[in-house]
Amino acid sequence: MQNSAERLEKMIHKLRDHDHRITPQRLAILKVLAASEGHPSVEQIYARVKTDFPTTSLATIYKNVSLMKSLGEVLELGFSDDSNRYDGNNLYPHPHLVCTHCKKIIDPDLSMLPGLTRELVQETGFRILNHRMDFFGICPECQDN
Amino acid sequence: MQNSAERLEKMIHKLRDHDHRITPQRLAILKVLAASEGHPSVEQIYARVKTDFPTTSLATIYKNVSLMKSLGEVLELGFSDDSNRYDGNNLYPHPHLVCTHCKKIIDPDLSMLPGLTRELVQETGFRILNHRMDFFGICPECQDN
DNA sequence: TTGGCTGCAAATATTTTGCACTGGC
DNA sequence: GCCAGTGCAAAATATTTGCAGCCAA
Repeated sequence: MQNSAERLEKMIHKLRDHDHRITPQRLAILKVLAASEGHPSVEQIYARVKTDFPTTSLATIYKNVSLMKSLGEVLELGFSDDSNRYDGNNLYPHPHLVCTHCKKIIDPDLSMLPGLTRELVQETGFRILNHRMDFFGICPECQDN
Repeated sequence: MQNSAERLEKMIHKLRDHDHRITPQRLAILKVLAASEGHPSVEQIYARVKTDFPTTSLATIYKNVSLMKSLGEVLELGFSDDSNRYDGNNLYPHPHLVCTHCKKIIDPDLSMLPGLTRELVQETGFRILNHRMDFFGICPECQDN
């Protein structure tokens, strides 16, 4: 997790390095991705960008998220039940904790995770390159309803 | 992982207990789910059922998989890159260890997993209902190539 | 100036739903 | 015989693509 202005800078540089243009709509999308508050879906990015650029189309969001994904500047969280969610702030695999009621997604700290991976390596001999770890449940707020 | 005939029996009982009928198409779908070889997708179940019942429709597969899901007799794996995959043989969430080279999938034992879940509950106050945990890497055999 | 980008619409893919008919019980 | 289940088609959802006009570089 880093500061969102830094992430934005890095994204812009990456685009320039690959000869992509910085349009106002693209910049607005980048800003949402750089912050990635609540791990936005395409639809949520769309809604936020629309407040500044009302004529923006969903296709533009898809195209830009896709582009950033292909440049390795966005992590696709791989949730299929809903529409997909994205993280442009934390590019490395990390556990997610999803409230199935209010759809909020938290990034928990799990001190035991490195130990778990170590156990897995010792048991199987695999070289682990990547993982996906998501827990689903009800958050404290939604438990009161 | 249990024997597929036992699973089939249990599924049929569950259906009867809930006043659902055992139609030939439904039985054919149950058999595929009870075996769950290769973690079939809806499309794959459809293909297999069609060899015995060529008039079967995709909607019927969806309806039945949905029904068994709601009865807690199939696990939706949530591999979102493709279409969804199902496991009617091992009903409880379990980690997958996928070799990205030879595509083999192992179900590892992780003694630290319950502790990890406990840590998560203590840290966040969530009521955990489910999880999804998949590791991707290279298996020992493929590391020699 | 110009080719990449946007925005609209149409296409595609996946899953769900409506409804008349069929067949398990 | 009753009504849940099936199969067809149409609808809903999510994402991609084609293309004319626009604008960042």
